[in-house]
Amino acid sequence: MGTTQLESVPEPKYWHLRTVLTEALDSEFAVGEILPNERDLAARFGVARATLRQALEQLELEGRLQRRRGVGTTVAPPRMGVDVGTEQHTWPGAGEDAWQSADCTLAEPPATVAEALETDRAEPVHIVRRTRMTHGQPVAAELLYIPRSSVPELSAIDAPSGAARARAVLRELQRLELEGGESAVELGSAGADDAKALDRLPGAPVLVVTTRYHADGRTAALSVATYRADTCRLTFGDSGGVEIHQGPERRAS
Amino acid sequence: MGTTQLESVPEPKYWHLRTVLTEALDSEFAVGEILPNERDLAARFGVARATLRQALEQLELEGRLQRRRGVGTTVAPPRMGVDVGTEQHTWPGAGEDAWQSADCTLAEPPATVAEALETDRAEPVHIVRRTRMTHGQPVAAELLYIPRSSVPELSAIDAPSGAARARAVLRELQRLELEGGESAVELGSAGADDAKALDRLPGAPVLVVTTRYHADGRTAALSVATYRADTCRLTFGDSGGVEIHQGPERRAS
DNA sequence: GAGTGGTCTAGACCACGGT
DNA sequence: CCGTGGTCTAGACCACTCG
Repeated sequence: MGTTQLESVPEPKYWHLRTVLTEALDSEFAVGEILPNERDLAARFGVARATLRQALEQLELEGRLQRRRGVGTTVAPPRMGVDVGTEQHTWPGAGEDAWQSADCTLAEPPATVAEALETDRAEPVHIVRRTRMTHGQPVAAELLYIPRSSVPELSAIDAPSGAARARAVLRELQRLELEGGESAVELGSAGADDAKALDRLPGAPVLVVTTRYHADGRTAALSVATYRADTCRLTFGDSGGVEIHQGPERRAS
Repeated sequence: MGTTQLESVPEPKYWHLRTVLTEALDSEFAVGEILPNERDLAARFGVARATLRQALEQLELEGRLQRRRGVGTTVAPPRMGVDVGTEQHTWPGAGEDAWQSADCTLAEPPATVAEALETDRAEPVHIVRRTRMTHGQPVAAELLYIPRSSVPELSAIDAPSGAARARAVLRELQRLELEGGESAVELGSAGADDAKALDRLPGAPVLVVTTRYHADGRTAALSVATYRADTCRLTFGDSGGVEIHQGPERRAS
């Protein structure tokens, strides 16, 4: 097919830039390498910085670039596959993939959560906040909503709140032998709290995974986990996921 | 409003705007209602249009708004749950949720696809292009890669290409009684082709679902489906999905 | 043709990371 | 301190939809 001719319907500059940069990334840059700064790049391509930034935003959204204020723009490694489909991933693991419990409070859930939990909306629930680490990097921030009826054995005196309390609640929950239930994935943007936990700026794109856990036919807990969309590929099913959608393109001569 | 005070750590204007607009959407607007145009809104909030647009982009990413050139900005309905986890969704259904086969070609797959299919990369495969419609709207554009060895019975003369050929290939494939395999979800941006099929502009955010199908222990097909991230919530597991993550209620106009 | 959102420019200043 | 990316401005023009 034809290339390099004038277009009856010219594509936007930032889109063309994205294409050019994508090819450059595939062929001329190594993972971790830092790109020239935005002002130089813009000058080199003969566009305003805002236009250049529009192209960079695209590439960051696609997980090809990583930008950090005060540092620079670097070539991102391929997204890591993060298991989300099985129950094994739910509990504190070890080594390269684990949850770190951060906090636990007892409060009224948002209306939408109460509805999914099938509880009175005024009834307080345990809310566990934890972070999922993979290869030393935070990949997800989760809020676990647990009705008090799900963990009746919990001794209230153990720890009033904080990480110790969170671990106590999770220990009780784990005894229920939850069945992983339905889950859903949608695009969202990180709120201030999540952004801090994920080491991103507010508004950063995230994949929100909501999962309902069952035990004894009841809804025992609800998880709302926000995964970094730039660095994560969520995998469901047995394997570590299908290796698609990244890396060098075909060269059309 | 508008008479708030200085902040020790001032949040960006566009982020504050996003918050204000979110609350306004929750309380003062009904689904489908059109907002004032961007120039008016910017003036009303005392910011430049670019800043206002940054806030609108956030809200569109979150599925709260829908913007169409030449028309205006409207309040988006809650995202629709789209089943992606079971095999049932794979075949042409009927009524409100169905695939429309569009085309079929025989060509060399991209290197990454060939790898996942465990075929020689120079070996041509069937490539079926189809679109998933839900409630009359396009929600996904899919490329199905099928090695010729998976559908040996296909009579090459039936239809050389086009929609008829696509249906013939799918019919053969369906006879294999595929087992749904592993799948992965990641954020991407729509290419020119996908954008047209999804009725969006190039670069629109999409959720890319790659699924590997098995039959007789072999990889029989690979699907790369791009779902509109603004309108879709992908659901896995039995139910129609968990109803979370969308704000309060409506109001009559 | 009027009105909408989409693209683009050429500046400015700010917040942060490293020195 | 300097250099980086992040935010913001006030314009301009373009592409699209619709009456």
